[in-house]
Amino acid sequence: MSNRSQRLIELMMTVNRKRKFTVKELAEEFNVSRRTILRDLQELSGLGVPLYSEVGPHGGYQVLKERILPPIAFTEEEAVSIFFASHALRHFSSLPFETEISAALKKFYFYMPGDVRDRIDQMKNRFDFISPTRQAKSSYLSLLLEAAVHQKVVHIDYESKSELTSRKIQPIGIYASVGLWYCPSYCFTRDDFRLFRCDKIHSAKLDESVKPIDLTHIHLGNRQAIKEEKHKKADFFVELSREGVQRCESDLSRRFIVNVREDGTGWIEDQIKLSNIPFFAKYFIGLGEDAWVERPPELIENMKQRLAKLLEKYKNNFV
Amino acid sequence: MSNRSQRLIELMMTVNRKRKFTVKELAEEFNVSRRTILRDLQELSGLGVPLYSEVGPHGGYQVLKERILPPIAFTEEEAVSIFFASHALRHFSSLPFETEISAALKKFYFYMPGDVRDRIDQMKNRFDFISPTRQAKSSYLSLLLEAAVHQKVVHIDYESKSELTSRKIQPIGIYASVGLWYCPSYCFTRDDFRLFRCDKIHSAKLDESVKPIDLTHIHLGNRQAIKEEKHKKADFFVELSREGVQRCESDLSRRFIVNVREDGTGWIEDQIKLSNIPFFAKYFIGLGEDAWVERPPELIENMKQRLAKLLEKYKNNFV
DNA sequence: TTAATAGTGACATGATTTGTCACTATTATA
DNA sequence: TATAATAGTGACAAATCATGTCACTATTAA
Repeated sequence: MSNRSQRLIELMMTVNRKRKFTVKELAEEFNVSRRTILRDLQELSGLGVPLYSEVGPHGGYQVLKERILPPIAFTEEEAVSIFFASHALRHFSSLPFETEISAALKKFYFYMPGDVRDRIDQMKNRFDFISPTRQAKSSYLSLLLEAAVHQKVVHIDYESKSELTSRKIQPIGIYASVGLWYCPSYCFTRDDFRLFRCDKIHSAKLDESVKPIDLTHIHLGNRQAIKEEKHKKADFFVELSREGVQRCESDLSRRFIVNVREDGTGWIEDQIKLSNIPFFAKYFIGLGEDAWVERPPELIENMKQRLAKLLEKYKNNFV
Repeated sequence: MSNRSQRLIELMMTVNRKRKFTVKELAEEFNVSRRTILRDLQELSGLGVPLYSEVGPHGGYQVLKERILPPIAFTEEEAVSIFFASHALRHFSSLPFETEISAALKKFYFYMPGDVRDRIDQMKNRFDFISPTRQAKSSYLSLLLEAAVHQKVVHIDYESKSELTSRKIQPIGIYASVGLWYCPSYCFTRDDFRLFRCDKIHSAKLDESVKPIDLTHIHLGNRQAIKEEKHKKADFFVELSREGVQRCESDLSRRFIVNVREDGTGWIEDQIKLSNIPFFAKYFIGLGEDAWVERPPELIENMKQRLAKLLEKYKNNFV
């Protein structure tokens, strides 16, 4: 390959990687003159790379969104395979990426010689993924996926048991199973993980007002384990004032034995499911200073978060 | 784009299309000298196009299998989409094309800038197609698909109701549904269309000895319609000798009324399902000259085919 | 033997790419 | 307001690359 084509391809990869750069910088990196880089960038621009430049100090070039990759040569078999894999997905209704995939497939098709096109047309009718008849339109898949990837909170209207509720959720991911799309998420309304059916989501938009929680380490691959984790039990100990003992005896006597001392104070020592932490956190916060949770640390952490959140809210309201 | 790169790409498409060509031919087509084309072909070869040449009259160039397409530039979004669509299919066990897809995805990944790779790595765990747990290894998918596309007969060992039978089938196509692969085919053992589960196929190889039937117009999209077609009824009329009447009265009295004339000969006039044609064809062939089928034409056609086949077989055995 | 084919090397010519230089224009900031 | 950092242009010479021509060699089918 000629010196120039080679350089253009490398240049393309470099600008895609840097996103922001100056002509001088590239000239040094590629050991050519500024003039040459300028000419090359003009060429790339002509090839469709979305370049934008600003003069002045701190100016320079930028690649806008919609970058394009350097041209890639696929073998016939690779192209056919990709074509098929993607084509076979067409029955999965409302796939995200739908338009991009179809644009890409058109490119492949365009560069294929006639006989390969024929082969593909033949195979189209002989290879398929049948998805179940139970199939509902799921909008917002892209939005949910985007929110999952970038850790954002989404405000949705959700139809459950035929009533419409409004919730704020932070998606973990989306997946398709027997014809339906699901979105496991953290639900801020229930303060816990919940599984949503995407076709029951009647509206969705990003909600910047709620602060997202850190779900970077939770994804489709490990959320089951984490869920099971939550059914694990943890050692639980709470110290109670006299008032606390009375409240707990009336509210929690069906769950725990409340131990009482001679002076009327007391304690509870038992195990709780991790999944019940949100409930206990709210409850013991409600008891205020009449309860002092000593373990498990997960419960203490949860309470601290709630308290901080509450505090923040009051600050904003009363200042 | 320079004159040369342009020509190289067009040359690539041209050789892929022609498969076989001479240098002189291309030189004329592209209006350049033989020498230039020779140089260009060397370049293409260097780029990975699998060229092969032979000298002498009737010699020339050929492109071997594993052709490569001219390089295609995808946008970032297209690449990511394709990547995902294909990636999400990984749970569909024993997909045909598996190796090719993974090779292609590696190419995409290679040309992606780092931040897009990160994005993909993030999304990998947040987007999926879950396939049902019921999932069995299906080998031979590629072979069956190949047979379907090229109208070939396959000899399989098939496990049905826990017994192993040996069959010759001509696949119509393959499809995946709730975790299993199916292969609707024409079965030469049953002389009818049957649906096979690919995971129950214990061995499969192309069988050149059986002459394939013409299934070019039957594919996944219309085979149901054709099957329903077969449940349609057709007017049926058979003329019977005295011997024929007796045989039919003992064999078919539960299905039809056998009309008898004074001289002992008779006839049956009724309707039959098209799907029963193979059965009746065999039966009336067994009656030899004691039966004369007058309609439906589908039955007559089927009998003619069987007779021709039988005849052919005897010819080969006794000559 | 002949004609058709691929392939090579050398060289002149023409085309393209590159570098240099001298400019203009814009803008942030000291 | 001056200065420095940036993009961008035009002209031209020098360097590199692409092409055609020609004279070859080598192989093979008919």
